[in-house]
Formats: sequence, C-alpha cells, structure tokens
Amino acid sequence: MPRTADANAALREKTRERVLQAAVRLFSRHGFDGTSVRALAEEADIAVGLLYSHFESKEAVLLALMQSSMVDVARTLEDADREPTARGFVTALLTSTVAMLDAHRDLWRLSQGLRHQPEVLARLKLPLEHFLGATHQRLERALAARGLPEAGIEARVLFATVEGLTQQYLQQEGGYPAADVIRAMARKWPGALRKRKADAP
Amino acid sequence: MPRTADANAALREKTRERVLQAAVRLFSRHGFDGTSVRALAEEADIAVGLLYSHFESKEAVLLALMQSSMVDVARTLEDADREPTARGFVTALLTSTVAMLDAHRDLWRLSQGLRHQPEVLARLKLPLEHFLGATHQRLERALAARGLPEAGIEARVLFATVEGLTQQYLQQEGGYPAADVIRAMARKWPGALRKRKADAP
Amino acid sequence: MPRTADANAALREKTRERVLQAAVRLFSRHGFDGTSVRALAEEADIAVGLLYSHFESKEAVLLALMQSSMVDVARTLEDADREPTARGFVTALLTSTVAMLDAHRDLWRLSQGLRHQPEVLARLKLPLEHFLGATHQRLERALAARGLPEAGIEARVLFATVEGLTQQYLQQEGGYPAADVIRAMARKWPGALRKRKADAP
Amino acid sequence: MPRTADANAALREKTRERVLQAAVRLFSRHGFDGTSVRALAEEADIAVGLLYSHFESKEAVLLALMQSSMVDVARTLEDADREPTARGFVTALLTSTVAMLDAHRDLWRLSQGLRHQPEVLARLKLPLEHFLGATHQRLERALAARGLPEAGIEARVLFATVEGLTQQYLQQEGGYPAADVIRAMARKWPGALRKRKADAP
DNA sequence: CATGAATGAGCTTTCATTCAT
DNA sequence: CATGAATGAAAGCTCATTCAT
Repeated sequence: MPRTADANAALREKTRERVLQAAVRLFSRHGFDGTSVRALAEEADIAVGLLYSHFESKEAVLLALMQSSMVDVARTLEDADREPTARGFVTALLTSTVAMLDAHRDLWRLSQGLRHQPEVLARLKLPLEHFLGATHQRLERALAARGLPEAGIEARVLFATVEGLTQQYLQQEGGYPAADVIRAMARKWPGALRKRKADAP
Repeated sequence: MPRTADANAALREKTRERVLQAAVRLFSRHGFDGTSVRALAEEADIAVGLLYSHFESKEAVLLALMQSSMVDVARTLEDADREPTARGFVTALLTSTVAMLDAHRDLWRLSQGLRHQPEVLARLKLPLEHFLGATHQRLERALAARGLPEAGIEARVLFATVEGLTQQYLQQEGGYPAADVIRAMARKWPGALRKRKADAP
Repeated sequence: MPRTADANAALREKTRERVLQAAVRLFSRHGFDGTSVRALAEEADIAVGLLYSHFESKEAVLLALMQSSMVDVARTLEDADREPTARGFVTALLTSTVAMLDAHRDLWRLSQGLRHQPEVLARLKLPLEHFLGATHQRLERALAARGLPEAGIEARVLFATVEGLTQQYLQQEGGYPAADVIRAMARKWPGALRKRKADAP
Repeated sequence: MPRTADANAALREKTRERVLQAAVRLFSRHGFDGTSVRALAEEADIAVGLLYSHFESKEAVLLALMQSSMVDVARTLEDADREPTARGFVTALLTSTVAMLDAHRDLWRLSQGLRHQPEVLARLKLPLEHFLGATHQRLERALAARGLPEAGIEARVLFATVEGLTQQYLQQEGGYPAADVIRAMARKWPGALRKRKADAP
C-alpha cells in the first residue's frame, strides 16, 4: 500500500480547510453567485478538479460553511447560560456574540447576507428554520428560568436584539461602541432575581 | 404635438413601473443573479430590447429599486416623530416599520439580503452609508428631544431593535406576534416625560 | 411591430436547417459524444448561443435528426407496397432502401451507429421500439397478403435482410454491387402469385 | 526467483482480465464516452493508477476488447466449414453466430455500436476493413466450394444475412425466435450437392 | 507494484447585451 | 418606439492522465 492512509487523510484535511477559508473570504466579499469556482480554486491555490474531489458542488462548500456558523451560535448560548440573572444572561450573550463576530467576521457577513436569499438557501432552509426554532426555545427557557413573565415574547425581543446588534456591528467597518451599546441594552432587562413586573417603575 | 408627447411620457412611465414591479417579485424570490433579464422582460410582458431602453443595465433596475426602499424608511420616521414620549416614539416607529414591511414585503426581503454583499452594492455603498448615518442622527435627535440621556448610545440600541425586528418579521412566513413583541420592546423605554435614569431597578 | 413575423419565421427555419445539416455531418463522422457543441455551431456558422435558442440541448438536435430518419423508412415501405408478388415487393423494398441510403448516407450511418448505444438513446428508446414493432407488422402483413406461409417468421427474415444490406452498403465507401446483391436476394423469394411451399427444392 | 515471477505474471493476467470484463459491461451499457476511467477502475476493483500500468489509455482497453471480438467471428466460420452443403453451411454459420451472441452479448452490442463511427475506428487503427474483406473471401470460397454459382455475390448476400440477424437478435431483449428464423433463412439456400439454379421456382 | 491526490483542458449550457429591421 | 435573433464570454463541472509516495 502506497502513501500511508494517515498521510492521505492529513493531506485531504489540509486541502479541505484551505478551500473553506478561501470560500469565506470570497463569498463574503463578492457573494456566492459573484464567486466563480475557478476563482475559489485559485484563492485556495489548488486546481478546480481537486476542489470537486472534496466538495460535491459549489453549493456544498457554502453548506459546510453555514453549518460551522451554527456551531458558533450554540457556543454563545452556552457561555451565557452560566449567568444567574436575566441581565447577566443578556450581557453575556451579547458580549459573547460580539466576540464571535470579531473572530469570524467574514463568515458572519456571509451568513447574514444569505438569510434572505431563498433560492441559494433552498437546501439550507429546513435546517435553518429548525435551528432558529431551537434557538428561540433555548432563549425562552433561559428567560423563564430567570423569573421573567411572558418569556415567549421576551425571547423574541431578545432574539431581535441579538440579530440587530449583529447587523449593526457587521455593517460598521470599525469604531462601533459595542461595550456601551451592550450595557445600554442590558440595563433594560431586570437585574435582580426576585419576581417583579417586567419593566415597572 | 404636445398631446402625443404627454401620452408617450405616460406610457413610458407605466412601462418603467411594470419593470420595477416585476423586478421586486423576481429578485426577491430568486435573487438578483438568479433572475435573468429575459425572465424579467417576460414577467413585465415587454421585449428585452425595450427594457434596455428604460434601464441602462440589469444593475440599474436593482439600483432604482433600492432607492425606493430608502424612501420607505424616511416615512416611518416622520410617522413616529409626532409622539411626545420615548416609549410612544418607539412604539410608533416599530408599528410603522411593520406596516411598511407588510406593504412591501418583497422589496424588503430583497433589500435586507443585499445589505451584506459589498460587491453587488459597490455603487450603492456610499449612498447607503450616508443614509444609515443620517437615520442614526435622526434617531439620536428624537431620543434626546424626549429627555433620554446617552441619546447617542440609545439611538444605536433603538436602531438595532428596528433592524432585529425587521429581520425576524421577514424571516417568518406569517404568525409572528408583532403587536406583542412591539409592546414588550416599547415598555423597556421610559414612558414619562420627566428626566430619570433610563431603567434603573 | 418590427421585422415581420414572416421574416422572422423564415430566418429561424433557415438557421434550424443549417444546424441540422451540420449535425448530420459531424455526428456521423465523429459520433455524438465526439462532436462538441462549439464545433457544431462553427460548422453551422452561427454562435453557440443561437443554437440553444433553436434546440433545448445537444441531445435535442440528435432527436430531431433521428425522427427524420424514421420518415425515410416509412417511405420505402410505401414504395414497395405497390408490387403484387413477394419477389417484386422485396426487390422494390431493397432498391428503395439503397436509394434512400444514397440520398442520406450520413444520416443513416449515424442512425445505425446509434442503434446500440443505450444511454445516448435513452429518450429515443421507446419511440424506436414502437417504430421497429410497427415496421415488422407492416412487413408481415405485406408478405401474408402476397401468399407467403409463416409470414411472421419470413417478415423477420426480410427485416434482417434489409438491415444487413444497409449495414454492408454503408460500410463500403463505394463500389458495392448493390444491384447484383439485390437481384440475388430477391430471387430467393417466390416470384409467382399462386400459393406454394415457400422455397421447396 | 522464477516462482515469484510466475506468480506475478499470473496476477497481472488476472487483473488485466478483470479490467476487460469490467470494460465490456460498462462500455456496452453506457458507451465508451459514457464510461469514465474511474468508473472502470472501480468496477474492476483496482486503483486508477494500476489500470494505467496495464493499458496505455482508455482507448487501448477498447482496442483489446474489439480484437477479442474478431476472434469470435473466425471461430463461427470454422464451425460452419464442416458442413458439406450450402444450406448446412448457412445453418451452422447462423446457429453458431447466435450462440456466440448469447455468450458475449455485451461485447457484441458494443462492437456493433462502434461499426459506424469512422473517426473512432480510425483512432483505434482497427484493421476492420481488412478483416471484413478477409471474412467476405472466406464466405465466397466456402460457397463456391459447395457448388454455388455467382459465389461472390452470394457471399455478400450471406454476409448481409449474418449481420442482419445479429442486429435483430441484439436489438431484442429476449424472445427472439432465432431457431425459426434461421430455418427460414437456411431453406432459401440449396440443400443438395448437385449443381442447380439457385432457387428457381 | 500499487495508490489516489492532483492537474487543467475541455465540456455543455446560460445570459447580459446589441442591433438590424 | 419596439422586437427578438444573434453574439460570445464565462459559468459550473467532468475526466483522462500523471506522479509522489
């Protein structure tokens, strides 16, 4: 047997990773349709044919990318779940989200841009819907566990807040006062553990 | 012959409008790249050549569309400006936004999808940035005028809220409890006119 | 309305015909897979794009060709049907077949070459089978009407004879003694009208 | 070490044979162009590289196949040569042909399909014409030796009959009444040894 | 000897745009 | 003004072949 199986596997993994990195860069800058497979291969510094031995199609590359972006989200939720109060939860969630955006800015620009392109996402639609539903439920449970009434509605409010912050943060090239905005957002949520009217004074 | 000239102008205007309406439908369903000029002409029920006598290129059609979506935003702000309190302002702004999304759902799906594709929007980038900046300023002035401290930061919070709600509302095919969510969002903002800490517990 | 509809139709017909003629030439020489669409368009002296406005695909060009070859066969049968004896029928059928091969040599080389390429013919398979079945029946009826016993089997013999002659005639570039071969073939069939044992010595 | 060398040679021969068998199956089902080298190697259960150590190219595999089909033909002629009368010769030839088609149906479907693609055959440098000429001569000598006048022309008739039967038999998936058709074909040829008019009524 | 990762030319097809009529 | 035939560049993808291991 030639070339150990291990060596081959490592070789393949390296190539695959290079393609994915090239894809984030190009897709996020020029869009999915605006990036040709030829350009993708060039950026990854491989031949087009090789790309197709790793991914079934150009769409499959995108799919792999999007899946990895879903993992990101799950992690931010886990981070936040350690906080005992609603306000702590919100603060942690938003802070963790911004950290994640900093780490994978291109991936998230791409992911947000795709949210409303039905055709491109046809094969991603169901997984995405399921994922959004699950995320909403986790938020609802988290808020309910922290004593918030109308947790279902408040979860939607929080979800919108995360998405809105994401959107604004990605839009700005830099200089977005994320820390201040997060603090202002968080103080709208109850900071104590005891039950109270959602927003009273 | 001024009469004929008038008739011609009206006819041209009608044709142009038909193209734009066809474009919203197709672009929002299949994406910009996923819509061929031939399909566009067919949907507008005119010949391809005629389309090119109204618009310089396919991109020009998109540009025209996006510009009209900016007008929408300006109107929602005007609606809200009549409210005296911050909470009233927020409520009116969000309600008006949802109404606008209902009226031009396709246009907004398209517009949101394009937000993060820098290359496609290259020619729209500057106008867009200027527009976003102006919108932020209008929000800031509105909140400051209603006695909110840190109006600059709070304007960003509000902007994110509007965007987040827009995103969520467009994502859902139907059945989004917009009224409840808006109420929950609004009650996080001060409802009285007197100066106070934003939300202190 | 620009360019009369008639002029357009004529234009299209001329182009379509040019494509078909180019296709017979190239497909018969290099095979279906061996002919690229680019080569096809070049031979027809049009742009590739135009070819696709006349035919849905490369395969559709082939289909159109094959259909026209079936018409040929039907005509040879009609020619032969005027003869009262079996031998006259066979003679006329074979003579007419050779004439047809002379007229459309390339088309028939192509058609024969495709007979056994299942994948290429996938969409042609059913029509072809139906056509072969119908042809066999027409031969059987023709022989039975001319007093031949075992007309079903004899029809198969005749069918094979036609196919074999076609094969041999196409194989040879020229100099095939068609007239002599046809005479020798025909005299194996009964020349009188009265009923008799098919061929008894 | 002659033992090892022998074992190696046997192994190589076995591999080569596996490739050829895989090739008949795939080429006959999907055509030569429709079969990829990768698919070929997979069907033969070897690596692509190994295939290329046995055959210079994909075309070389086809060539080897076609050559083996010519051997088949020679054998049918030898079978028939034992018969003393023309009718016996024809019967044996056709019977032997059908037996051969049963044994190597896929190979013959492939071979017949290639008969009319001049460019492909040219590239293969198959001595097809020479082979056909030699076959014709053997038929002519066989018929002449059995007292048939115009043996040259009759040989062409017989050749066409064999080809026609081959064609029809391969076309039908099953249920072709080969025995009956062969009997009907054979009785058109003289069954006695003495000289006589071929078929006079 | 045997493997399969890697290459890149070439395939079919689409589509924005032009222009003769 | 209005048409749609015509163009040809460029897209996504396949595949025969090579070669480091």
